[in-house]
Amino acid sequence: MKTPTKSSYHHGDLQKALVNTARLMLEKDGIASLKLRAITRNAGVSATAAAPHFGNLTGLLSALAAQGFDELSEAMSPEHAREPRDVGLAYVRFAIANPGLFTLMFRSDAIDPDHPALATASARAFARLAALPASDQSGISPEAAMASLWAKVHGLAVLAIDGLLAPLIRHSNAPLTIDQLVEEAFR
Amino acid sequence: MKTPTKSSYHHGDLQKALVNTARLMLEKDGIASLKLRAITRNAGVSATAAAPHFGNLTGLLSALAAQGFDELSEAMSPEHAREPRDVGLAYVRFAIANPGLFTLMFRSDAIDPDHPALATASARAFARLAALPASDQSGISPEAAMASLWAKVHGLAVLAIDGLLAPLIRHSNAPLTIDQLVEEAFR
DNA sequence: AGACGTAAATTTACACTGTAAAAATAACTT
DNA sequence: AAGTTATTTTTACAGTGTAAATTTACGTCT
Repeated sequence: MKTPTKSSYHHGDLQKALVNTARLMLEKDGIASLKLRAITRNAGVSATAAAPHFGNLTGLLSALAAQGFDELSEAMSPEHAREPRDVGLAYVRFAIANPGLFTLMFRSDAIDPDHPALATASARAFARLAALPASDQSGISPEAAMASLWAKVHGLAVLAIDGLLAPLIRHSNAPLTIDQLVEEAFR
Repeated sequence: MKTPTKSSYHHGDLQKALVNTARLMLEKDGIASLKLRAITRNAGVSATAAAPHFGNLTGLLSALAAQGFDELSEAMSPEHAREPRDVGLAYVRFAIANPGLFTLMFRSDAIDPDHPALATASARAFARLAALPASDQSGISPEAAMASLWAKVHGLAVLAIDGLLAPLIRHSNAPLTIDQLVEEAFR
């Protein structure tokens, strides 16, 4: 048995070390820089050192994406986000604060949605969204209201990351922020 | 000078042939299958035959993305989409009908946003969105109204492509379609 | 304590990838 | 018809992911 608090691998805790270096590379140089050889090189280990832990590159990136969903769930948790509005704000703010990671979390050709840790982590995050009380203004179903909210918030996140919202905000006569756009979705 | 209507290359019209095969591969096997060597192989030419036309793989994919934006503009044009609602429907329907292409159009690490053809094509499509009359229900600025609409429609498109909307629609008691979700955004 | 079994990491090897440079081919122009 | 240019191929090289065999170090057990 290995002590859970302390490291017990040859390297220290290569599992976490690889995910951490991958994350640093991700936010620094973008998703395209996430090559397995580059990650292991930056972590100071051989090219195939990740295989016993993650299988292949997809496994490593899935673990990183799972960590992203965990942090997103945390940011959207009832402690940090009381009102529905706060959940939306947390969603978009997380995306803008971690553009590379957020993008990776939805890049289904780079990760494996069936990866155990990722599947449970994403399910938990989505469940938090589904728990949003449907502000049934019109006579639409709760599912429709929830899908609409999610779509709007997700769209704002994605467009903001791609830099496509900035020109609109800039050319607006009235002062405009992304937070305002999010709040508007919850009215 | 080469005649514009007829082909005048060695191969026929390699430029278009390469984009066409790339598009077929894209919708058949996904973005991950868009390797330069595989594309040229499927087109029946040597591995480096694309270089004189597109420079590198990014150039080829940018040309393909530009074609996508052209078709999207066409689908959203005043002839095909009269009311604002129709523009949103055209947007989402195009995305769902061409999931690979639509995804590529917004994958900024695989294409070059400054690529001439792509830049003009995307600008034209976005201009069509910007021309949407702001249905100023509340006292929000036209830019805010436009950004909100775009975000919601784009979010629906992206989530639908990723298969994340299907479970919601399935578990809805009241019958629910993506079209309905789009229409709801325009009210 | 010392030997064993096992997990972790490295070395080696191979089939791919993108693309630069040089050579060859076909087309157009004059 | 000859020469110039544009298009395509051949060749070459650095880099990628990962499977297989080997080495290394750890934990365990008598």
